[in-house]
Amino acid sequence: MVYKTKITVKPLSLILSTAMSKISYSIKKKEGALIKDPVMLVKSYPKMHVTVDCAIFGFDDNELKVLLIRSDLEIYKDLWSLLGDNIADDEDIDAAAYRILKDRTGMQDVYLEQVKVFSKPDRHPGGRVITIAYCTLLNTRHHELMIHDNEIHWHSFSSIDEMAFDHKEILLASYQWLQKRIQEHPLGFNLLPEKFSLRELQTLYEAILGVTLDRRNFRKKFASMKLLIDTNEFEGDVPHRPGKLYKFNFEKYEKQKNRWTGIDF
Amino acid sequence: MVYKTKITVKPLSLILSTAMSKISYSIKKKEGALIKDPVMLVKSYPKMHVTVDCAIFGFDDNELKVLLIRSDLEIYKDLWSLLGDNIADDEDIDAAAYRILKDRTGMQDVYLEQVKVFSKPDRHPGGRVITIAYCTLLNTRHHELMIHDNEIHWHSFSSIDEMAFDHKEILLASYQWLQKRIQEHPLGFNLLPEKFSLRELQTLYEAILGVTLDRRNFRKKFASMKLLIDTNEFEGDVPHRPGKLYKFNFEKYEKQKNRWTGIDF
DNA sequence: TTCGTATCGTGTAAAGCATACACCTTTGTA
DNA sequence: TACAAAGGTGTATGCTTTACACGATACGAA
Repeated sequence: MVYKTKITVKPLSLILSTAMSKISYSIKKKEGALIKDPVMLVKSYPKMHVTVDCAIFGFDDNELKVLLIRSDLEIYKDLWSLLGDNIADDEDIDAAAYRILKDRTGMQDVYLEQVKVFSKPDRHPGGRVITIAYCTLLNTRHHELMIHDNEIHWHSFSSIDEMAFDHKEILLASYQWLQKRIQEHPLGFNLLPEKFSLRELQTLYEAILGVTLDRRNFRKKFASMKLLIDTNEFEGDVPHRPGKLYKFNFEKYEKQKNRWTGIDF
Repeated sequence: MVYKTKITVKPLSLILSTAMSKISYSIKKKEGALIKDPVMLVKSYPKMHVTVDCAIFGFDDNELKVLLIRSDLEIYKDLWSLLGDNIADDEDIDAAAYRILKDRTGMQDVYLEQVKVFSKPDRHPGGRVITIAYCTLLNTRHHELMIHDNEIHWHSFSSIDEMAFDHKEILLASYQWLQKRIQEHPLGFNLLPEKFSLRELQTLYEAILGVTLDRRNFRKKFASMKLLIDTNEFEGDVPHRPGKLYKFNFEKYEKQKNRWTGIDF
């Protein structure tokens, strides 16, 4: 079938730059003079609050899921939010995202990538806070949720309605990012158990891309990639003929990913 | 020829999350209690310096160019850096990027998109500063450089060696981002004059993608898109047979970009 | 004026890839 | 034992991509 991700690109838009004068380099006095003390320079810069928010996707029960917690702000009472936190003074932002994941799910070796910065001045009711959105994919079975005081839960992605802050917008951007990335790289395997049937794999792609795919062509495509290892084991617990279980050949993919050109459904 | 962008994806890597305890929400006292004052909560968060850096690409003389200024820090004497600035307290970050562009090049209606956040704690010698990288594309002929006290210059991309801060890394990330985006969307037209020959267009794609393309197939591909308007004018000032000049049909593209599936070289 | 050089402009055949499509097999359950 | 549910497989068709060459046009130099 004809299908490709449709990514909306920012138009060549007339975003009005707020009328304001230059605010930086005020420490610099003379034309052409070099600044000797970078620390003084940086101290003259304004500071702002920065957080990380993670859209944590899982796949279970043939559905795309997202891990959310209840907001602990009274004005967002009964609304859900992404998992987020501040960034420590000497912490790389990727490291902050990994830390959040580890604290909340116990998982360490996880797919994680930056999506986008969200910076509307009024996005947080407590003042100006910019946030860096991350997308992560994990197998819902392979971790233990760390239940803190906020209820942490897997939510069916399609059932999510209103959210706290601008987190609905962040979640949608992360989902579009995921739709695109899963066709560029074989990320889906991060959402599945180590051994999976081809039906599970296809259901995953169908759920994320929102399409239905022809079973024979889907199998042909993955067969031609030669990145699946046949385990010679079979599914159990299914009320029908069990399918074969496969593993993804991560090592082989790592070796040849320079030549990788994407999966095109 | 067989060619597709090769994007390096972040490996499922073992980035060690810095061992540290949770730092936020320290204002929250009781289990399950809701926070009434978001302003107090946000005030308890740490703050950091945030800047924007723009990788401004142009195309001239059959070459990809980048707009750079001399660093005004003594420790980076004689090194070049991207155009950047702080973000004002109530300024959206996209708006800050547009402002920088307008201040330095006088251009307002320009292609601009976020690339990535760079956040290594030691990336700035003056202290912890995170920066949000933007990529912009503009026609080198259509703007007036605002010469401030730093020399601002177009540099041939391929000739750039060392740069101030981590700007080389940012520039490379922006270039890879550009290589990928130019195959997903017809961005190249932002780098060309309004009217251009097919050879100029092909040279642009070849320069950005770093490949050579078959001329007949290239023309066939663009002809089949039906997004070029034949102006019935011809190049002048060329020491050979002049080619026809075309315009890009932006309106038609806007209408059908939902169905756009990319250009594949 | 002529020749050399650089680019313009064009078409086709072959290979490869994506698509559409159906039947028998295997397992579990009633 | 028969039914329900999914497993597993191949082929023909059309579309897309690729590889490839030659005459025409304009300019500049001799």
